[in-house]
Amino acid sequence: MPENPLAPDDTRTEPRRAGLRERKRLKTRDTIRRSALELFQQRGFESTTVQEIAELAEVSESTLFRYFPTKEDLVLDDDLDPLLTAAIRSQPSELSDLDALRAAFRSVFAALGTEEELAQMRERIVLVTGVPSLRARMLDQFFQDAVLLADTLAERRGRSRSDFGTRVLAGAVIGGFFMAMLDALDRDEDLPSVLDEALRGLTGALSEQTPAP
Amino acid sequence: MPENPLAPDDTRTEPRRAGLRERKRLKTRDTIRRSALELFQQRGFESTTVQEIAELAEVSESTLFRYFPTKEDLVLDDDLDPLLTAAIRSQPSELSDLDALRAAFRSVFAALGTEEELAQMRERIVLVTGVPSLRARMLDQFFQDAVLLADTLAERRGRSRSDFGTRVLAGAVIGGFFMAMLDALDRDEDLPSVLDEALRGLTGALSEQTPAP
Amino acid sequence: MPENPLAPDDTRTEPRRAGLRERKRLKTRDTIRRSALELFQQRGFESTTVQEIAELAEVSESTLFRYFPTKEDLVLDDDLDPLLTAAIRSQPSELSDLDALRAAFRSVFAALGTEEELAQMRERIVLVTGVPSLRARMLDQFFQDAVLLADTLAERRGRSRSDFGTRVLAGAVIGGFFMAMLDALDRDEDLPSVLDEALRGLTGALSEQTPAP
Amino acid sequence: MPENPLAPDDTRTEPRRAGLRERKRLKTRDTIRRSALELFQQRGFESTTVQEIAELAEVSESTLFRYFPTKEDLVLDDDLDPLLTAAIRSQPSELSDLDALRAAFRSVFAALGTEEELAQMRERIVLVTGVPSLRARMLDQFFQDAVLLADTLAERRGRSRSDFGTRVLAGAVIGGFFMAMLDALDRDEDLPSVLDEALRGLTGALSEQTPAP
DNA sequence: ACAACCGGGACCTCCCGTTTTT
DNA sequence: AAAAACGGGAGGTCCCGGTTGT
Repeated sequence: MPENPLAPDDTRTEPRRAGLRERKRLKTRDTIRRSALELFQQRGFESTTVQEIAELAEVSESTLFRYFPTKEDLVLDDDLDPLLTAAIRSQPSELSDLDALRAAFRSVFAALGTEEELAQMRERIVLVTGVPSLRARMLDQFFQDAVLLADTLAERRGRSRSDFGTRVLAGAVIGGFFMAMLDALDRDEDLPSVLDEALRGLTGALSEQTPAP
Repeated sequence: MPENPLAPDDTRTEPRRAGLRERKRLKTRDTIRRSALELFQQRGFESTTVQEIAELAEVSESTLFRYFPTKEDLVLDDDLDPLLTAAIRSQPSELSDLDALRAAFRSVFAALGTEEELAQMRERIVLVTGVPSLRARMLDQFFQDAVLLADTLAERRGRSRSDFGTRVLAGAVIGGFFMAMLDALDRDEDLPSVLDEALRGLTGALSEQTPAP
Repeated sequence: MPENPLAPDDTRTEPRRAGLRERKRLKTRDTIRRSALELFQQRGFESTTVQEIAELAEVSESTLFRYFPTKEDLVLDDDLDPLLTAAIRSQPSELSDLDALRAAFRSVFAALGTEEELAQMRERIVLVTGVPSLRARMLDQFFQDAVLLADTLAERRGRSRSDFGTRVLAGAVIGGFFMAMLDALDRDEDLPSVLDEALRGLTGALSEQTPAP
Repeated sequence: MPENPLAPDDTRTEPRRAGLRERKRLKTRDTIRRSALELFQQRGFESTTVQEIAELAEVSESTLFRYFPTKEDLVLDDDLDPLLTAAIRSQPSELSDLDALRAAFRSVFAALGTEEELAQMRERIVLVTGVPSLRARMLDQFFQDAVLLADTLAERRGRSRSDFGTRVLAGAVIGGFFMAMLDALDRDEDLPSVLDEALRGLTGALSEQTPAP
């Protein structure tokens, strides 16, 4: 199966020396998403129509749907996966899985950098946790990612790809992570640090559970 | 807005000794949900219309609408919640949260008893985990339940209702649980024991992560 | 409007000794059509997109569009037409229309020759008759051809080009032919002989209908 | 499977003493189809939008689609099948298949009666023969009907249901019929008589083909 | 009261012609 | 000149709330 360079979400893959075409695509994609989030924030998810989004972004509805096949994807399609797996892989192998994950998350968040990116992400989380259909789809996406996460973790330690324990762990981390997110939005704290606290909290809670045999 | 005696989540409350009217209501409700799940399984969530569900269940759309105000509600099924919280509460307080959860799950499954109930549950799980959109909804439901779970756990130990660490733990358990379920359905083992193995696996995986301080 | 040298029905004309360019064109054209039919078979005509076809055939949409200006054109395949008309023309003029047709069909099938060509044709027929929307298009094509057939028949006998009776006859033959094909594909017989039987069957059935004057 | 009295094309079945509801439905259906045909005639099939049809008929687009699931159905959904099979069955059994068919067609056309119905039918035929997608679908429908026709014919004579010869004959009649229709629209003659001529022509052409052995 | 029916509007898909980039 | 991206616009599906008929 040859790579199809036209697939719209192909941007996940590595950067590829940006031709003009490619740069334009990325820009369009970004403009659309930005417009969407802006309107969602103002009017809410359900009460915003894709038409309005297209208008604000100054593209046709067709184009919008080419980039984001469903309205939900406007919120859900992030490009974090490759960053995260890369970050995991680059952790020193002495770290336990849990610690490696925590370090990886931290480095990814640090790399996100700009205020604006962080704000956007926060906005997205607010949306996702608030809108049932989004929440549902995001969870599903999370758990698909969990398999990826688990595989990356296992590979890092030279374990089998489908290692049961590792998968369960990955699921647990994602699950704890998600609960933390829900909880954290009420308090008005800095998002990355809340998430980091979540993972630390998880580690703590668990070590309490399991006295050495 | 006057009280609506037909409000669908009305069944959450305790059993109330069933009058004939009540039993009929429950039966209709069950028929509808069963029909919905059947169709969802065959065609997927989005591609099933409420009309088709109404037809299969042999009620009018209006009636269906009265029982389940939105299509989403058709997949929600929290009959297990009260049993589980009760089971948690009745665990001896020496047990750690994780162990208490595990014990609680075990007792609930044991109580489910009849072969037929187990088979039906297994059926539903297969169904739900197999269909992406259903899976997503169910996950969502799980995590809503997680808050309840966490509160029950916290309360049991005299901790604050919204205890952060406990919520994270509950989320993690649910998350690990779910991953294990996904993984386990392929193998053809007895459901309760698989789920128990999931929790034990979680405990094990985690203790390995956290070298004694 | 300038002549377009790539016009797709350009292949209707006689073979023209194939230059390399020409052969490549024909091959591309064939690949595209083959891909289209394959997808139509799997998903139906309407539910297959030209994009998917282009992908499977590994050409761009533009290229596809240049070979087949509309999606409909992808199902048309009149390679047989010139052969058939020639065969009709070469029948001795003593033969009745029906017998001439039958003889012509027979000779065309004989000329098709190779096992492989026959198998391929059978394959395509099975395919096309099995999928309703494809079947419909092919039928339509058949009847467009019927006019050509009728004209050739009429011409052979020195009758007027648009002779009513001959057209009706041609239509009837195609119709009977087609029904027989449908019926016959279930049984697993040799295609040419089944088709011949179809025509003979038609003759037989009809002669029974019409008591001698 | 219980009859569903709501199915929109249920009107094929027997009249049922018309409640107000039922009468309204039929009237709406008719208004819609009439509007559609009117616009198709003026502007052509492809260049008329369903929206315009809905507007002219003074119903919402939703309603239109409830009655006619696709645009094509606005032209194709006729209610002739039951009439025709009934007419065939009521022919005296001495008649040959071909003659019985001819008589049946004649009686059905006669029953259609009103000028307006005939004009409408003529309009529909013009459309169907002119628009490729319609032509294709109608042909397919025809040949599906051919099986029905053949069975009715066979049954009338006490022959086996799936009699090969009869099927071929039915296909041939439909085919000849269709060609005649195509041909007849150019000349400006009375439709029923042209069609009758078609069948007579077919009979004639065939008897010429098949000298008594 | 209860089912059938209708309207409005959103989402989404697809085709095909045009423009832009390589 | 080939490929990619875009725009326009129609078709079609569905949900949900309000109205009408039985």
